[in-house]
Amino acid sequence: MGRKVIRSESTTKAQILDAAIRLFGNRSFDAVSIRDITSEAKANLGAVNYHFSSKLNLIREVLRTLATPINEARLTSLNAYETLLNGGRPDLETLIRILVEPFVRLSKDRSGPGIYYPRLMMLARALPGDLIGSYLSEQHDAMARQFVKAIGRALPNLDEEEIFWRYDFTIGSTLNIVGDAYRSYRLKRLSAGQCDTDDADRIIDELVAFVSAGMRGAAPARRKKPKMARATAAKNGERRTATRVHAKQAAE
Amino acid sequence: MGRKVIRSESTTKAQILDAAIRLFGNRSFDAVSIRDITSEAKANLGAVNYHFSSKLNLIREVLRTLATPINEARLTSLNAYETLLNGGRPDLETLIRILVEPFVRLSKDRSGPGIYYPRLMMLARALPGDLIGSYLSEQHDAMARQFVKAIGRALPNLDEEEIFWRYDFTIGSTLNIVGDAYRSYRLKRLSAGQCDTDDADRIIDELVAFVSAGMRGAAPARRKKPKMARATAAKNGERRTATRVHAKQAAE
DNA sequence: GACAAATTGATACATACGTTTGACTGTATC
DNA sequence: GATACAGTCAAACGTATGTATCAATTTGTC
Repeated sequence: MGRKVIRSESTTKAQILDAAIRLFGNRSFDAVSIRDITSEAKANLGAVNYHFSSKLNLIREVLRTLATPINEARLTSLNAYETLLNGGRPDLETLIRILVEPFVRLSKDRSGPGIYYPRLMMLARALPGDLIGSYLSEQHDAMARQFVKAIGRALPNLDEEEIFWRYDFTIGSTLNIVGDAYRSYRLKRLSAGQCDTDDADRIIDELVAFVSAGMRGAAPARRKKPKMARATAAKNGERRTATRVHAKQAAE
Repeated sequence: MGRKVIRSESTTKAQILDAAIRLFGNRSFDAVSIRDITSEAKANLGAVNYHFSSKLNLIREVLRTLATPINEARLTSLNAYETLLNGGRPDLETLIRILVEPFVRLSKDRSGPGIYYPRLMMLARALPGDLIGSYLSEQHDAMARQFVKAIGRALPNLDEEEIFWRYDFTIGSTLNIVGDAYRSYRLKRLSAGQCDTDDADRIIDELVAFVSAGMRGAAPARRKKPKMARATAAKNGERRTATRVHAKQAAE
């Protein structure tokens, strides 16, 4: 390793990643073959395995490529806001906006690869096995916990568990609305065109209004838990040898 | 067709459907082969194509089998509540509970096939192409519109568009939390065990509190839409010949 | 019990897949 | 200009897939 190798970071690798994002985002992981990708990227069939070692690894790289900037944007904004506050109580609407805006905006920007992120995210969530990888989970969890803490400071009357529930609801709402447009237009159809699901600003405003109000709602009365006997758990003895995306749930 | 054929509705067909629900729910559509299904169902390989004509059709049948009772339960409850009201203004919390409860409860009932529904639903949403089929979309849309109408009666100050947005957020929150548990336990991990995502009653209570409060929130201020020029739309010339689940987006 | 239809069963087919291999090419380093 | 090596390329391997075929068997009807 005499000197740092430049060699333009092997443009083939970048082209493959680009093509993979585009194709995976338009179809799904299983529906896109390595041949599709290398053909779209004008690369050789072997290139994927050479640069990424396997398809599963390519998928992880794709997810990482898209998820990291969003989470970083969220954290950067949150940190900036908190230093600005200088210990004061944060404004809930502002927090929600910071949480929600990067995702929505990136996913509506047709000039970048962000449009593909919602579907990939939904796929990664829907498919079994640890597709995302622990690194991304930890990255997201750290970000999430910081937001939960901040929201807790904005709503001192809610205990932390409550906020965790509502954080999850927030992510669910966001993912659902953002994954809707650009192809399916479920909500637009349902509402007979009333809801313009392409308008990023509108989506953000609606999300902020709904989620903030939801967060401020009174916590539900807690019931006693009857805590019934645990049902016999696992009864799934399924194996998979194929090289499908899902095969690896090993120890779950 | 001289007389009605009984023949116990060909138990093989039912066994295949059962096995398919279980296997698809534990893995995903592409990761489960017809051979996996017929083997699990103790049926012959040809049986799937005989009874369901194709794998894609089997998938649609699976989704229909699980979705229909939930939507019907929702509508039955809603109708019962509305006749009970006899024209009076409905209670928002009650409406949300009616909307949310059947799904949550079914998906937590380990004795039935409902546990598999969330993942299948998420998969069907994440995958491209009209996987669900127009019949199911229409069934769901009719149900949704009736709820939107009812919620509009409970919140006369919100216009319908607003309610449509928030209905979508509600579904997103529900789907996200219900698809979480039974395997991944994302929220339980994130909250360090604070949130018990197996407790159906708790989930329902949290959802009702959050969503009701969100629904009651003030509508966001509407901005002027700059309405910029439409970006050149389609640039996707991708074909698929394989028999993967997704292949058919024909005219999009 | 005979007939026809419905269902099951074993096998074959064609193909698409992820990955591997090994030769080849360009380029940086000395 | 020789050496080393990162990258590219074409071809092949082994396997898993959905579906089709057609004979065997079961079932319902008369």
